[in-house]
Amino acid sequence: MIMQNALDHTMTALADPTRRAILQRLTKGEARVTEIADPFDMSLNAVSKHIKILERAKLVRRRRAGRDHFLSYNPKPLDAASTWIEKQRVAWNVRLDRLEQLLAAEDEKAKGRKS
Amino acid sequence: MIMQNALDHTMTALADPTRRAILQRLTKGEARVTEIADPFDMSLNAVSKHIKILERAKLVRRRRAGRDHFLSYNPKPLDAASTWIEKQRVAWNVRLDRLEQLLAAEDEKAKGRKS
DNA sequence: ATCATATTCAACCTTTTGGTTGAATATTAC
DNA sequence: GTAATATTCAACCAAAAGGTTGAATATGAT
Repeated sequence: MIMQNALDHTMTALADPTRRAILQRLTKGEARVTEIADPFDMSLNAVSKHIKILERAKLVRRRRAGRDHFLSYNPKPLDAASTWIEKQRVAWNVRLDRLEQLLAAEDEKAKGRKS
Repeated sequence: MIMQNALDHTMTALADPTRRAILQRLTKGEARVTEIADPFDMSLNAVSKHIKILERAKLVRRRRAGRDHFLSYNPKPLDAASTWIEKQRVAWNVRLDRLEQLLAAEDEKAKGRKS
């Protein structure tokens, strides 16, 4: 079975510029599918598909009101994405620190040999 | 012409768990292609392709030393990814703040009517 | 009831992704 | 030199992404 985890879905959703633009639009509040599709130079159907990918990632929620579907933004999944990236940064900095320590230690040894 | 921007490449690279694992490995320091491929249950060629996608995103750099290719981690492109996410958060909070203000103003009006 | 609007579903197409295997290339070891 | 090692390149394949068009569905307006 092919298992897709939440982070995969989130990152995949964020990888496309149209979807990022849709998200950005939704930070300003709810909007219907047609409203969201309007600024884009592609079919309504194409946008509808992008929305589905955003929903799969749970970045977007849908509230039906008659024939209108109101989409809203859910920032929650961004936490995991942000956390992952920050962890990378920390891991990298830990490594740089260790390298610095090592170099400092080498310097000390060199000094010892000199005196 | 299909234009892919840096953020697209970064997010696409991060969307796959194998590639995220490779990056994580590289925070601990340089490694050869074979070393990187070793823990994964897939062909060396498959890993080689993943590395190419990481290189396209400039998250990984390559240093050739004879027949060995040493890969190293470049955290720089993560900045843009992180910044994008943070901007979303800010935009969202701005909106929440405005909603709160609005509700507070409504309360004031209600009070006014009462007294 | 009819017509228009909002949206999805289905079928199709092309490109990209993620994987495979087998051959080519370059370097190192003997 | 010959053999082993490290890596890519090329061809192939299946599945997913990103788009299209046309039909179906559901709701709202007249």
